[in-house]
Amino acid sequence: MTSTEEILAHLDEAQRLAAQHTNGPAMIIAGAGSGKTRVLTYRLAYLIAEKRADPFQLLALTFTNKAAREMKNRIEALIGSEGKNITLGTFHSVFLKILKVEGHQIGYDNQFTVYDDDDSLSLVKSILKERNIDDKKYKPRPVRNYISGAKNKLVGTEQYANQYAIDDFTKKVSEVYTIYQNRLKLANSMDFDDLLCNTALLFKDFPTVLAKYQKRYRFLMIDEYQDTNHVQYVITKQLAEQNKNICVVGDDAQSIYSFRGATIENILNFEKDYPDRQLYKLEQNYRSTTTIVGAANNIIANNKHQIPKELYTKNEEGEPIRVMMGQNEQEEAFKVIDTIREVKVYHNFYNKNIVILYRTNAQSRIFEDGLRRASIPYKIFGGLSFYKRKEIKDIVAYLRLTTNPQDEEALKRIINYPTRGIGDTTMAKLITYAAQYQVGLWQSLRNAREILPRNASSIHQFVQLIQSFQDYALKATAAETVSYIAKTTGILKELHLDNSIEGLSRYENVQELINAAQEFCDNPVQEDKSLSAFLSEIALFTDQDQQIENDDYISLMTLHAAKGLEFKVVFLVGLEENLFPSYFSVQDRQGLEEERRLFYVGITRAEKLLTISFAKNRYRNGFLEPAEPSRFLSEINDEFLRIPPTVLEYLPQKAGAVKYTRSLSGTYLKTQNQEIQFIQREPLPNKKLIKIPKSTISNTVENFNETPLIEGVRVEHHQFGIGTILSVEGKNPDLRLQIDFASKGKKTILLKYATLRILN
DNA sequence: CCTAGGAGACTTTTT
DNA sequence: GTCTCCTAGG
Repeated sequence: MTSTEEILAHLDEAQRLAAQHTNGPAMIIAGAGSGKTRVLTYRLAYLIAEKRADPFQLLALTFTNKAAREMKNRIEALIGSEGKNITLGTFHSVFLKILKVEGHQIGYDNQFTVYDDDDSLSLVKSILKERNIDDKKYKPRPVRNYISGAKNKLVGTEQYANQYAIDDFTKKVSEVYTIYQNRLKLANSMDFDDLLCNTALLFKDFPTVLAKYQKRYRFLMIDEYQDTNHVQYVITKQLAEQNKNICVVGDDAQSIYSFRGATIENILNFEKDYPDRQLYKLEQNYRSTTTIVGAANNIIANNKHQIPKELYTKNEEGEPIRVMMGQNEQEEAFKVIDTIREVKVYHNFYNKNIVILYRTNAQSRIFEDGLRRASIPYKIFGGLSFYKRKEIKDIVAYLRLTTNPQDEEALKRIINYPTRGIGDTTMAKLITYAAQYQVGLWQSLRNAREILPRNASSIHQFVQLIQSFQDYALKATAAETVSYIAKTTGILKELHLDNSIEGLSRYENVQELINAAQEFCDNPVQEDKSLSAFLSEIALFTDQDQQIENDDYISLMTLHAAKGLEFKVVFLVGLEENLFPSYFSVQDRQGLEEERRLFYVGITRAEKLLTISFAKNRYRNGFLEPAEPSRFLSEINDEFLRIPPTVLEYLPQKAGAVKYTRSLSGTYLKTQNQEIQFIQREPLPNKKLIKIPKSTISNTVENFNETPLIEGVRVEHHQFGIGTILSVEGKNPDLRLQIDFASKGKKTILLKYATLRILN
């Protein structure tokens, strides 16, 4: 056990004051890179070391699993195994556990399952279909988002019908919302929003339950408070009511989740709820250079809606922020990758020190292709997560149905997988029956003999199969059950027989799921090793949970995914109007301010080097469109920027920035004292030796700057093979090439959709 | 019941 | 261009 002095020795003055706060409400405004997580963990350690609290009385809520895991590791490193007794997790996971215990109070069987996003969307779709609602006019996604928005504001179905159903759209939403909630209840399931709403309702309607948790959790700590939504606010207020020991930590400048219902008002209004709250500000940045911190301050100063503070640092000045421009997105990517090589040579950075950040996931592909061509290892964060893969969802659906046969989305997913002759027609009859007699789908399966005398045997077999799984699960651990189900259903075998690369990877994924269950069961902390407990554990896993491994690769991720991370070298790409700031956000001040905070988050990820890039033209929805440099560029003071002359022509207002030029063999840099440095460029690998997998080529014309597309040039097309250009017609967006392919003959190809490699 | 092929959407961010 | 959903035909 670490002593109090040792704990506090690692903190600066402002951090120490915050960490030593014990009783009463407190708000810690922690600027980017100011050691927020450190203060949080040290405060928890301090409370324990000073015997102010028993670890069991501490509840720390985070926004992501990753943040929770990190805090858990740090606290255990600090105070040892006692740290395990702190309740530390995401809002969703902590309240899921509480609902598993208390759910019966509000009418849920404790074997309830959790609908993920796909399930909830699929449920909305089936409701629209059943009610004959035109899904062109009332698209499932917006309808679902409206429902989710209502839930996040704790607006129930009745209140929604009375107060919010004011036009055609909201009236339909109201209709679907009511059915949606009924169906969730009937399926003994909760969606993500319910995990929070039902907790709030539980606490509101059952004061004794609330009192129990108020008594248990005497100290409350909430991370990323700026990202909490209304329900989360209500729950924390309920829990803190008795002891008022609520400590929230956040940075209003980094609030980037309002689209999901997060409201910055929670942080701005904290003092209204707790007038005697202590305010601590952490303003010293330990992460970035003076240049980067300065630019970040420039940016955020343009926002009106914020708590006054000024980030400062005692770090070195560092290099100016580099601004780069590409003629189009391909060239932008090319230049970024070129600069990556240069940076690695000149500054001795590893790949793992480098991140490419973009606004939308769609922007990742072009960098992915470029990095692959350049043979630089990379990893994309935020793609299809493990638990969203088809083969995993299939197995998980069996697991869910086994613990909760009422789970209709799980049932629909696998009733005919593997194929057992129960098709759409059969299902339609079963659904009609279920609706007619107000029973669940599972009950109608059990009554199959009276509904479909001819088809009953296959349905009966399915029911028996699931029942056999239930019997098995009663006596076995989660790991054994997962393995048993994967084998008995034949899914494992089917994937094993598939010899394609994808088949192999699917097989491995299922094996990985079995491993995950084994790990879950082997964890000594885990007392409940049942299938149901395992399902609760994995229900809230997301792609954000990918561990950053020790391998040396470049990271690619969205700006949102980058929150809380730091990298020595950051590339912020696609700085164009209508892309960043996003087209959807520039309409109103609030939206724009959130985009600006996103930019602020991006800038403050960088420790040493920051590069910002944009393209003059970009493909949008299949069309090449001219792009305008982002307004955010002009919000950074010139003194922090270094811009090449060619780019300056496009940014005349940035004439005060440092200029730099490039030559073919390297880059000339003007340093602060006006010396010229020459940086030798790393020799480029021979591109022709790099094999590009067919499926991964996108519409890229390699070397397009060096070799013009003219008659006689030899090119390679990913489908048609090698050919020679016969003629070129039309102008850029609609440039047409007539090509004579060796194997397929003459073809006319639209360049913007083509995938060509110039062969020379 | 399954598959190939066409139509249409797609691009803001996710616990 | 790519992905997903839907349809028609096997």
